[in-house]
Amino acid sequence: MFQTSPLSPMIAKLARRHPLGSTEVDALLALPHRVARLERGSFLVREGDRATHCRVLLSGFVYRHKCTGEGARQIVSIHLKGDLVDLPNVMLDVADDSIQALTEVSVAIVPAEEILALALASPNIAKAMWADTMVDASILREWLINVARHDARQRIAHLICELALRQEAAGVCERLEYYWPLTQEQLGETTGLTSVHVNRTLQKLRAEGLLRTSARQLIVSDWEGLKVAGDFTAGYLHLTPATPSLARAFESA
Amino acid sequence: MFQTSPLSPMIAKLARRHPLGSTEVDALLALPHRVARLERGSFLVREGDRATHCRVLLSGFVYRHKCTGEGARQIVSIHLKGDLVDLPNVMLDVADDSIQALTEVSVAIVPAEEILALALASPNIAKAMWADTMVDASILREWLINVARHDARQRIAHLICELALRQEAAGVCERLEYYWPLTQEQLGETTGLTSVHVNRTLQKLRAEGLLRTSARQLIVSDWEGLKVAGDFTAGYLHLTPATPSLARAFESA
DNA sequence: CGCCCATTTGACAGCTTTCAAATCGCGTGG
DNA sequence: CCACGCGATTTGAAAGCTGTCAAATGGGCG
Repeated sequence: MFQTSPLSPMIAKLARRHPLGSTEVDALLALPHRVARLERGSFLVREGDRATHCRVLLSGFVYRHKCTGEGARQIVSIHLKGDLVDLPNVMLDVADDSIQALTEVSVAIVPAEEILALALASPNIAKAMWADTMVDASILREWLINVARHDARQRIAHLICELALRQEAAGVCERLEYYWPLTQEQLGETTGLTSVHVNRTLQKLRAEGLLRTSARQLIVSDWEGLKVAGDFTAGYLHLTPATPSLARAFESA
Repeated sequence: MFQTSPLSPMIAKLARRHPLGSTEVDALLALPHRVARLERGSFLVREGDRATHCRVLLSGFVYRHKCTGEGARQIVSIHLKGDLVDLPNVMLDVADDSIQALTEVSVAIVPAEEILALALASPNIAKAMWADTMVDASILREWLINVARHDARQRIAHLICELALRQEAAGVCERLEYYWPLTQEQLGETTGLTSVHVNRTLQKLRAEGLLRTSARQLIVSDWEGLKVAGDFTAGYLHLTPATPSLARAFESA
């Protein structure tokens, strides 16, 4: 039953942040929601929208972005399976930035009041969700450093390492061979570079034998080398082994 | 009584995020804490520390920072009066980055369990604190854009506008003339620039008549001009008029 | 087969960094 | 009251990474 709800990826993710009891898992499973499918490029949220709903990402990728006054676009986060995409908006009532589908996605849409009431009523759920938003903040700080202090090669290698581990943790794929959701243009919008420069830098990384790309698939040929190239250390992701706490969730369920 | 506790700045700040009732204000006032004074440069937290305490900033400035593998330092946030400086660390058990005093500061030190228990037990306090951490995340996203998409002049002007409004909101000073806590070196570490380039850029801003500096004091000569120069829009700060919700807090107290 | 979007390439300009070295400001001690 | 010392600010010249602007090439889908 836990396995079959569309919300299970979210519950699994939360349980990894803080152990949840059976009543809490049941309460999460009981959240009213409807599932929707959106095609690549669709807006889930536009900057300034009031947060009336919270979307749980069930499959695919979405990204948050914001534009400067001159129209330059910056991607500020990438979300994958299980993420409570607009929880931050719910906490602030309005959206600071737009959220758009990077690939075809399916989402569960939950009314904001429902998720907010549940989050505030149960200390364990609050802790799990809150911690989850704090991990997102930690990732954001790392992105800031990446953009501010790394050169193009480091920035790109760093992001590739991060997405490898996050996709692995979300149970979407293997670490060394995974679906790469970004065009080179979008990779530039994420790392603060031009698509032209992204292209040249990717060529270098390929020439160095660190990775290969085919279609939207990315293959890491040399994980250790890529980590070094990206000055990457995984601590900021606060990854927790999937099994133990999940087991706990099942135990108590 | 509300006014006289060292924790009042924090309570005022939280009440601006979400209305608090008298029992909640009392619970916050009852938090066990001791006040400490730290001199400029002291470490409040070091990367990797376990979060056993949460510090409430009572006066002065602190900043979070992290270093790359090559030793380049990046400041990822600046905190001022009333901020629950290491709430994010408490939520994740360990600190991702170091926190250091930018000026002489005084802080109230609260045991982590105490503040966590209170935050999770009271829905209104949870909402207020959670929203507050989400505003910090919003600021972080704006900093990312600032560093990734703005040139040196825009980055610096943007930060100056932000600190003006945040200090005004914290009730520390006037918007157009305020204490500037950063050296040019640190301003560079915040905006992803070299101190040399920061210096040259500040000279340009001064020559344009947008601002003046004397000692650690910053005077904005042309607020509108500075906003334009910094491509600055205040929305992301989620500032709320101080009076209404504070009044509410007093009413119910 | 053709269209459209994404990737690739080239040459050149420009913002920022680098590396010193000089100057300034200010608190301290004589 | 003035000299000293140290950190912060300022200045110069040269190198480098990244951006800009087109234009060509490639690949997938109808």
